[in-house]
Amino acid sequence: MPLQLFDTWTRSVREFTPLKPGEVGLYTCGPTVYDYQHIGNYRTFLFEDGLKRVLKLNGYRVNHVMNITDVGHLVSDGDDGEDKMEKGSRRTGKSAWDIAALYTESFVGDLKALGIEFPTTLCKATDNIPEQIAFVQEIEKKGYSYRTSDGIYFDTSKQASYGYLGRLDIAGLQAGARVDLGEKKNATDYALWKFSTPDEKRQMEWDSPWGRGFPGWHIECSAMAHRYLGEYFDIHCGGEDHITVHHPNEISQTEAAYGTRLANFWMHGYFLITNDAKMSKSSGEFLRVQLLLGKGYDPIAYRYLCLTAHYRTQMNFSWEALDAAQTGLARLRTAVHALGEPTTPDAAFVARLIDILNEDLNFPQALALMHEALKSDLPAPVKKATLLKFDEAFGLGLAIWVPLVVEAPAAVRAIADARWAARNAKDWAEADRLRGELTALGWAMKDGKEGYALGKG
RNA sequence: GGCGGGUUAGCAAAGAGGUUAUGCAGCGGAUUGCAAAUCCGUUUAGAGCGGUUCGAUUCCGCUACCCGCCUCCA
Repeated sequence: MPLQLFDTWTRSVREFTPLKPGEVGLYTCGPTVYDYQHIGNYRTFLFEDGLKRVLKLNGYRVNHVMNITDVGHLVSDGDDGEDKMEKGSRRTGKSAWDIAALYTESFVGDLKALGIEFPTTLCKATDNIPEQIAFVQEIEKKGYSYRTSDGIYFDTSKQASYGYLGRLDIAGLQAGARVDLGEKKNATDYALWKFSTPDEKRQMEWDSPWGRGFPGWHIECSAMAHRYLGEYFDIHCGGEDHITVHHPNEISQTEAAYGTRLANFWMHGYFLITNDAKMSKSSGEFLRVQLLLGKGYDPIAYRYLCLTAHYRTQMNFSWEALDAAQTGLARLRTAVHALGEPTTPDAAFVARLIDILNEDLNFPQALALMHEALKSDLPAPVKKATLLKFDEAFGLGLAIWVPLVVEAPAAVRAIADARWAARNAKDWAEADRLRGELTALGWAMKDGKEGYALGKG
């Protein structure tokens, strides 16, 4: 079955055909690096990674561009309020530039920990200021912008199709607007360029044809997508929250400047929910990858958990669910490792896998198929090769996983030896007592036929 | 208030108008001195009411509850 993907633009699953044969241009909205990312953010990045892997399984080369938003993302409603980077700077006492570097590094580390493949191009908004200025100039030339006292704005009333992606009810929005319009002409108008205020010295600001200032949030994506992928490319991804504002604005900018809707497919990952509320940095628990590590979880277990839910449904996070994922992953790893050397994958299973994944990335069902393959009576070398082939889509790192061997300290080994001797002498009371000692020290002793094995926990 | 999505067993979560989802947990068994690990087997479902149908958890309608977006957001 050919690859079918859900396109938010048409609100339907439709067949994917690349614009250029054999190659896919993919743009995914990256993080705003004013703080750490939480695991909800990573659910979207994991979805995008899964998409990439399925595209590759279908034989496409993927040219993947992801941005790092390190300027221009404002904290508050409308186009007022502080730049998140500047706010982060005040919070931590570090410069905006240092903060961007710090959280970018943390982000890259998390990607690695979660087994997320690196984008072909990871680009920063601050490295593309001239491109953004040029893009705004193009919009200005086409007559879609206007100037207020605090910046250059996009006039959305000049585009009949504005907001189509989000199926926005413009009249309703105007009527029920909660935001004070200020000098904006329409509630949906948004900033292309913001002026620095004379009374406040910004750390991040640039000269432009309109005066000193910084780019609006939406223009960076349009400008960088244009620079690296051209005027019209295959797939643009982001979180479900972008359906109504950020992505319609990206589209409106590109439509004004170049007459395209930027991408052929628009795909969105859905939120991770905790305690019946969405996860956010401003409220509730702030679950970082580091926190999972600190609690003894393997980040790949979180990846596994995300695979059990379809990307287009919201997923409930709980520690119980993560426990289940961690256990399931551990058993899968052990079982696959025990299969020995791989030969050639089973063609029928692989074909079924691709059929399932090609139906809008049905990873939960693909995971069920993996368990079916694991329980099948395929010869071990074929089974191993099949499961490793499956893992090209799952990204659980099964090919490189090996059991963790922990060398026990001499004192622990001494107790274990004593217990082994007592056991062989059928002195069960002493053997059980010594096992209790080992347990207290955090070691588990497993009896085998030839000897024992020691493990942590 | 406007728009959109959801409600599946203890937890998480899929497909399918009639035939086992799956994982984890639980239970029973094998194995073990007893365990652990492993293996085999297995119990719990589809918010409520009504409709269509030979047959609905699956399609349609209503009700209830939950969530998201409309405001920074993955």
